[in-house]
Amino acid sequence: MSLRHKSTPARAEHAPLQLEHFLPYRLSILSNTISQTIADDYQSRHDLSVTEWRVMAVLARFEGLSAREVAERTAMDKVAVSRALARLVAAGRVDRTVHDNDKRRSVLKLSAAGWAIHDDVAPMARAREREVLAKLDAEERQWLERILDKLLA
Amino acid sequence: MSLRHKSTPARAEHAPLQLEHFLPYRLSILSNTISQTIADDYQSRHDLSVTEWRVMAVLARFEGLSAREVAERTAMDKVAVSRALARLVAAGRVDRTVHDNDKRRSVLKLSAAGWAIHDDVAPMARAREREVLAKLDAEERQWLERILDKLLA
DNA sequence: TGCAATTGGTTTCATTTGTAACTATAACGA
DNA sequence: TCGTTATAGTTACAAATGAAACCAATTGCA
Repeated sequence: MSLRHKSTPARAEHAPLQLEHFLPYRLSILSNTISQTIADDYQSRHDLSVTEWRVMAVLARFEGLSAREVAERTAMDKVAVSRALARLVAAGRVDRTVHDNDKRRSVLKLSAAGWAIHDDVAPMARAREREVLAKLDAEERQWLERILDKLLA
Repeated sequence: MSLRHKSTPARAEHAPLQLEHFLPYRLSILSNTISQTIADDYQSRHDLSVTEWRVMAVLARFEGLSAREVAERTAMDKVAVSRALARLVAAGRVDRTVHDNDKRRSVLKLSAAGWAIHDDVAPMARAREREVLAKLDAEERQWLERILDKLLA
């Protein structure tokens, strides 16, 4: 039997995972790194959380959504959306009215202040995305698109 | 000027992000979905959090690491590692001793109980990874590896 | 109608997480 | 050798998150 040293690579009989080659782990690191880099840009400038920004981003694209529809499109749960909206409305960044034909539903739109923030943050976010993609050549970028399409389908 | 309807796709002058084509967003969805699927497997069976599992996984590969080294290898911060270790040690899944030459450092190893859990969870995690990769053909898998290598470099 | 079931959304409470401060040991330099 | 600085790890407190209970409006249907 061999001597055991500090941080011995563990024994074959246990078949430990190699995190550095394990897809879920690598994706998690990559995703967190990128999201955090973008968040760093706007959190200090606008006192905006990631969930709030996501809500604003979908309201920028689809005006008049209800909270539930925002939740669908952001893949966030409705409690998180409700809380983000409470802060956004309180900060005057989102206007909330009641739906004409269904008083349970809210009708959500960015306010002028909300649009101003959006128009500041969206280009920064896009620039960060470009920075990431700049590490790849055109062929790799195409494959990445295709692969993500398949994995997310 | 055109009529405005419910959830109008917002105006060109604001150039809103299209989340469904925005890389950081798509990566986040993919990563969370995969990690959660794996976590569902072991959380109920072993009452194990994601952070605890990550700590166990690196200790399976590198026996005798210190808490700081675990933090490095898991890309978690030291507080998260400290808390995960507190639970793992309390549950008898990790053995913690003090380093001979530096009394600040801990020396961490999976216990027999820890190895038993590892040997149950690791194959499940690998199986889930295979399920994900099964959505891709061999060529796509090679590109994905290459792309992740570049983006994580 | 009228009443049960559903839906949109909020609140409450427990747990998790992040940040900063803290303790203890070790390393470094005058 | 003493005092300063750095490092390993934990603790304390605040903020974020998740699950379940909850309220109000709507729908479905006997």
